[in-house]
Amino acid sequence: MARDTRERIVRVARDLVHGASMAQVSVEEICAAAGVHKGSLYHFFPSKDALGVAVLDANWALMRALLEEAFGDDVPPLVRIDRFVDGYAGMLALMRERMGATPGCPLGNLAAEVSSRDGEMRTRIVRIMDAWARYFVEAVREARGRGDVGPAVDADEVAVHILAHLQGMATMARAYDRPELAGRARGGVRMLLGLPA
Amino acid sequence: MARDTRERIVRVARDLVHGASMAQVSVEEICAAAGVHKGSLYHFFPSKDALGVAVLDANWALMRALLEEAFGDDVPPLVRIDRFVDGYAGMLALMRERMGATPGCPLGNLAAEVSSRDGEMRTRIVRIMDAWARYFVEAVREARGRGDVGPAVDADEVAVHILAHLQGMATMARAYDRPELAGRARGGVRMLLGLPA
DNA sequence: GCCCTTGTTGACCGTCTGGTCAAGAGCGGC
DNA sequence: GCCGCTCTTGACCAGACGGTCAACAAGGGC
Repeated sequence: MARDTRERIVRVARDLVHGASMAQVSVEEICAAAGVHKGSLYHFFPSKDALGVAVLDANWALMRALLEEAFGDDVPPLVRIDRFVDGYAGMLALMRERMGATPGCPLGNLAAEVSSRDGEMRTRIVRIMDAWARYFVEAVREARGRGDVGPAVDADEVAVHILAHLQGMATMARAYDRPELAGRARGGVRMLLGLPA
Repeated sequence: MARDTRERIVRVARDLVHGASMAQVSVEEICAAAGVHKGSLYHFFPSKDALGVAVLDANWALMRALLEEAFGDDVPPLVRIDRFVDGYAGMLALMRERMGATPGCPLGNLAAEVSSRDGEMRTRIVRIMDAWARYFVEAVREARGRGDVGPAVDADEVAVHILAHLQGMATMARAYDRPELAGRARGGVRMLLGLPA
């Protein structure tokens, strides 16, 4: 029951936080949902912030799983990007059904909420964003090498734009409570790559 | 001293909230910064949420001022959009100097924070986003009429993409604490319009 | 069978929070 | 000079919150 408890806490916390925010979800709420007492949570985590870091890591693990799934096979680079956008939008739609509201980007939400306070969280988020962008950088570079995108495309620059675009669309999806908005990011990403919609 | 107090409270609250979030800023903090006692604040606002609505409106007023300034004159539509992006990025940079940290989009932040809870705030945010997008829709339509952008450009669709892009870049700027990222949105917006960077 | 480590319990605490309220200023109209 | 309205004061409250703690399982190693 040891590691199982810890993982259950993080998983439950991740879901609750993704549906709302770190501040809106209380420690007791998380404990109740995980079927655990508060002291038990504090046995594994020294503070709520530390749990927040674990939640962030869990979100990154989830995102990385989506990325690996989309970028794994040997399909053309632009198809990989499209597949990821679809997976990303699919995740939002799934969460919407599970929780009754469109949640927004799990990483972007935390970034927006927490990056005003300093601390470990912020530097960690920056590193995560960098790692996330790297997937796009490599795909775009490869696409340029194949002539799928114009030779003037700056992979590093475009990667940041794609990332921002995804997060922005997720924020809009959350505000409008319309998860399909995230799916429309596909067209935006193509435009950012200099391709016709 | 009547209306002056109310306005001072809202202005101070807007600044503090823009620098952090609604949840992170306490009512007492706002009162102290405004030089006002709590009872006085609650004389004007029935609840913190109501103050939050006023803050949202103040943010929209600020954004609308930026929009009017950029979209006012008789310059070509694409120049108007560029000017707005510059003004938007300039605002972030200015706030960064005033508060020591890059704040993110004042509207997008609130949207991300509050839209999980329902209530008046959410519907109001949606209306604001719509009104904001309308500026872009009209400019893009005009640009298409003049042949500045391709005839296949869907103004409504592109407007949403532009909006999302701005918010996403602002979120990234906040996370990285690098306000100049918002300025780079200019290139992204051009790409979204199907133009060379 | 004992011990020691890891995990669990549930009562407890201080603090901060949003919010209230009765009493009092200040001030314009009459 | 009095009234009545708007605004201000500052003490106050109940509840929620993050966090603590001493005591108590559980179970594997020796």
